[in-house]
Amino acid sequence: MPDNNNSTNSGTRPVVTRFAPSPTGTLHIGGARTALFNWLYARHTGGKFLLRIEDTDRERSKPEHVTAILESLKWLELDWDGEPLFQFARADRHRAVGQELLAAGKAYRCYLSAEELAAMRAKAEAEKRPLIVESPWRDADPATAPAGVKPAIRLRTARTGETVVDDQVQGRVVFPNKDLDDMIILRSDGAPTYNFAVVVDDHDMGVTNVIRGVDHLTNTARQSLVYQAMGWELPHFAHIPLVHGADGAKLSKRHGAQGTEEYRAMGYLPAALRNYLARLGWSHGDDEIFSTDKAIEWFDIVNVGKSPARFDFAKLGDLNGNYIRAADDVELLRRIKDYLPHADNGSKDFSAFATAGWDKLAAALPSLKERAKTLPELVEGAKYIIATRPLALDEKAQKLIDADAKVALAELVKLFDASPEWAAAPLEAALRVYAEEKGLKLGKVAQPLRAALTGRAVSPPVFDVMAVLGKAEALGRIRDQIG
RNA sequence: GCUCCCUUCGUCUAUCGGUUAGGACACCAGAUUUUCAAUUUGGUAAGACGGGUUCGACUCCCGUAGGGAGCGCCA
Repeated sequence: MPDNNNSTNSGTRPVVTRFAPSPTGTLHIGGARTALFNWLYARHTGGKFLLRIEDTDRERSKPEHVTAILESLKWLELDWDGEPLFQFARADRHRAVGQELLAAGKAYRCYLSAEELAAMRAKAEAEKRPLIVESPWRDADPATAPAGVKPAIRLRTARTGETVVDDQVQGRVVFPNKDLDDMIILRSDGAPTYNFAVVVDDHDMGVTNVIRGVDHLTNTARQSLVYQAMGWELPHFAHIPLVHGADGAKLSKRHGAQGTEEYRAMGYLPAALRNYLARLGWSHGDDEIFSTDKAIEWFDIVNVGKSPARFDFAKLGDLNGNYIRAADDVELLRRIKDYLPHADNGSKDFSAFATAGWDKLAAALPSLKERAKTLPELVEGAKYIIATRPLALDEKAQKLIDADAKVALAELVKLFDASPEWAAAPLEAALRVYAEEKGLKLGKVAQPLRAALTGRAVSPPVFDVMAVLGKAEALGRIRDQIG
């Protein structure tokens, strides 16, 4: 039986998970899900969720990416424990462990040149087989080492037998040792390699549960060998399936949004995105919409599946709509203000709403949020607030205001003006009376009114619109159309 | 090419040998309605294929097909 029941960490150590992004780009949405799973598991078990920045690639690692990744995690409200650890800063420790392995005879100096390796790689490729480096230096006399050549340090691992990865998601995965060559742990310039640094760091950080994408599964086999060589206790491994695009291929640029910050700019709520991401590869019965507290309560590795999931914007949109509708108005307004600066042309809208008065937008929210799946849709629906007189009517709105409509609007202005109270209910009552007297269907009068008030044929309920706009502005807009 | 992994409605998933195979999104139709939504009622829709094992297989095993991941002195 695969070690699948061990999800709550049988040992006495409290759970420590970590998310270890490489700052060579922003936070990938798949990475966000990995972070979420680690976070959920840590919070579920009452353990710790640590952050490690894997910046050992000095060429591609950029401080602005570190900032962006942290910013995205904060936006997603995935709080980590303690300070983020920067891997590059620990190079001395990595070298020390490498030297320890060397001294113990568990690693050796390999003088294979880049050219020799390239030749081996080319040969392997030509023969259509994977590259397995059999270093001649594994058992060579150190005295024969070429002078002036800086060696790389390779781990001396068994050539026979097998290495088993007991994975909480993937089950028991067996790798024949003959397929695992002696991995380099320290480069010729002394810099640690990824697979080595990760193990040293995970061990030193006390990580008990490594939850990462399946693309790391073969790395885990190699990393296990480092744990073995050092005599360190292995963490529990859980390799979660990857997130694919709508076409089933790995999420890439052609699928559109990859970066978490793009989802922010598209107007998704962090809580909705978290809910959506949680359901990709993990489930709790038939539960679809649940609070983060519930996710924490329910989350467990045993309920993570093995097959990859396709990203579905329609479902994310539906979920987001649910969160918008359920959102508290004050909170929602805060979200809109937070979102606007991240959107295209958002700054312009931001100042326009500020000029019109945020209270107007706040007042419009109840009628607006019923009809928006995303923040930009909501903002679009609120555009009538920041429209300036005389309104520019779109084509459909223009058609609605014909000769008959103008007559009706003129009469309505008088009625509305006479309304004892400027609120949705009395205004609606006034219009209903008018329509009945004239024998007109409600839509016949309401639509031209909508066109005059918002410049469009589609909007929130007209009486809500009038209430939000206020008497002077609303009547002014109607008068503008009477001509 | 080699190694490993995956395969239930279009999509995300439930099922852990015995169900009319359930839910959600999407889609279609009806109701509601001042527009659009929302809401609500109902509907279409799935165990890749072929062999076993078993009284019984979506569930277990093998094979085939399709898909994915990995194969660096990158992470």
